[in-house]
Amino acid sequence: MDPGGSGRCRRPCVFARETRVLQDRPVVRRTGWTQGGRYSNMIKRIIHDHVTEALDALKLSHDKEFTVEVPNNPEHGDYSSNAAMVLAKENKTAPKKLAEKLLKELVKNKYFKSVTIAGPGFINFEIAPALYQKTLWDIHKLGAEFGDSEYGEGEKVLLEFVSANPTGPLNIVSARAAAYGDTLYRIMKKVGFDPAREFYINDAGNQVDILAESLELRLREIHGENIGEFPYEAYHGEYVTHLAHKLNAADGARIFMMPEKERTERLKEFALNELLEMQRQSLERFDVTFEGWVSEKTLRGEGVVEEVLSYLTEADCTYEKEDAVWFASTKFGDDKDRVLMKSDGSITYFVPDLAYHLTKIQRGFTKLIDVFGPDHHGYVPRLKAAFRALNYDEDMLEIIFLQQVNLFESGEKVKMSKRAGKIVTMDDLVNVVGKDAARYFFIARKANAHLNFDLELALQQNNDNPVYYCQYAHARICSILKKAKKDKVYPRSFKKELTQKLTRPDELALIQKITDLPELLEVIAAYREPHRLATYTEELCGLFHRFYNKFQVVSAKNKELSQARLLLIETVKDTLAMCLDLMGISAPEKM
RNA sequence: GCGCCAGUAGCUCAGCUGGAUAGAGCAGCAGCCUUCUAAGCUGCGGGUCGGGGGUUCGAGUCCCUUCUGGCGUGCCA
Repeated sequence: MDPGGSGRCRRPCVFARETRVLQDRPVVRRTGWTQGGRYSNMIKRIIHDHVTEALDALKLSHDKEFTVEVPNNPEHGDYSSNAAMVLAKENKTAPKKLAEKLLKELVKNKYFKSVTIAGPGFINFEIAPALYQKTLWDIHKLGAEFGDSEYGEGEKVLLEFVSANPTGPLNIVSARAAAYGDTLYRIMKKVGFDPAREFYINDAGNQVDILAESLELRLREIHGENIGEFPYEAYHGEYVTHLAHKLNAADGARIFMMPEKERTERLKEFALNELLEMQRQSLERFDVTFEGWVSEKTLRGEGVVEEVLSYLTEADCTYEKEDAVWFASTKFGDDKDRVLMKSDGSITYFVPDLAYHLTKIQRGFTKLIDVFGPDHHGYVPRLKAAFRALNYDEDMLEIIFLQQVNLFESGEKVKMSKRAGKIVTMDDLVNVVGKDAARYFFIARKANAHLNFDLELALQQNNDNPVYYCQYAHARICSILKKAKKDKVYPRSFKKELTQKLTRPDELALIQKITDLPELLEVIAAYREPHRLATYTEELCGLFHRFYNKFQVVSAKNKELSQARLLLIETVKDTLAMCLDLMGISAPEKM
């Protein structure tokens, strides 16, 4: 093969060749704001709007942006704004003086129980129940659209995750990747990105050859042949023997009469189809599906490998050494140069994978997110280097590393080896703890933290899993609603005036918590941190369980209050169901 | 050696991207079911945020350094 040859243009170009300008794009766009420059948090938005109105009424300028935040210290009110401090300069007024002017306007508002000035010019707001009540009603009206946003501006994002070798059952790290990637996908979609999930099938490398050899040995074993000691390099897992039996049932001894090349192809094809189907089913049981499954083998057949090689050569960053073709990736920030074509003329994993990434760009994706296992971080610099060499914006490529999962049994770390067939599979895990608990367990931890998983704990004390805490809250609410309907307390439709009955701190705290969700979802999408949804869900449930223990909802004596609380808990239930759904976890009506 | 990630309560982990008094769940102790699900709630105990410097009005969060653990550093994928 001649990567620098002139054959490049004989076939149609797979990739666009226009030069891309490297651009400085912010890694994270501003969160918490919708496109119109308004807060996605409804209460913050109202406060922000009122401050703006006050500024206008006082004919004060407000070119610079000011914020509304929830102060950490509750003594500083429910919400706090830095408007006076930010706008002091452009109005040529001292911050405190400006704050005092604003204060006079703001105290007129029925939504604020108190407005005070603190510190260097913070304006602190204590919120009147009326604002919480109005907000609850607005959320109720939004229904399933609550939390929807245009934050992502329809950006096409490709999420690649799992992408395991199709040489065996999926392991625990794949399960973690599946839970992480799928949840991130769901949340990004909710906040206005245009994401797609993709699984890259490494069905063309060395590992597949070894798989075929392993299968052939097991097949010969079935036919009574003495195969001697099973090679160390081969796949030792029991599933290979199962596959051999299945293949034997289909082909019998016929396969041994095929020419060697044909037989190898048959073995490969059979094993890959079976194992890929097995992986697909494991993922489906985990409620994870993919918009795309891209085969390395297919990709190679499309000529993209040669094309990528020629581009790199054209960019003058390849050379030959020791009969191999190298990529001078050190020119672009890598530690060492990388082999593209081995001395035996075959291609390294890197080339088709790079080609695959370029097809993503070709298909119109502007953000390529790869979720990798911990053992791949050395691989990133060469991918980034290739992007730079080919003049693509390397910031389009974003790699997220999931740290490893350590399994513990009886306090001892379980050592796993795919080669040796010692492996706890994704299916094992789902069988033991169930889909919901497993997904929750993986989602609830941030990506780049190691994860210790005690199998016995999961097996014996699975009620300790916080997922039940959340699902239980949902089931409890369903139970109350059922009782309300049975007692004929549940109204045909809720009336807005009912919300005025909600004045207790526990009730208002629930409303406030619900209003946090839309902004949180944007933050999660922006920072790729789905674990924060798990934390949020637990907090929401905690508030509900406390409320539940304190107050009776259904009461024939006070029907209006009952109905107001029914509206509240139904909104909690819908919010909860939404959170659980975003995590791919079921929301049971009873437990 | 170099690079990446992590180190927060006995254990597993959060900590809103620099804010005021560091949180939750398990585990331990003490309470709460004739009322909508006790897989729940309430209270108590538990911490030199690995160590040391620095930046800042302010650091678990940022910078430097050091220790410990994991991973990477193949013409494997």
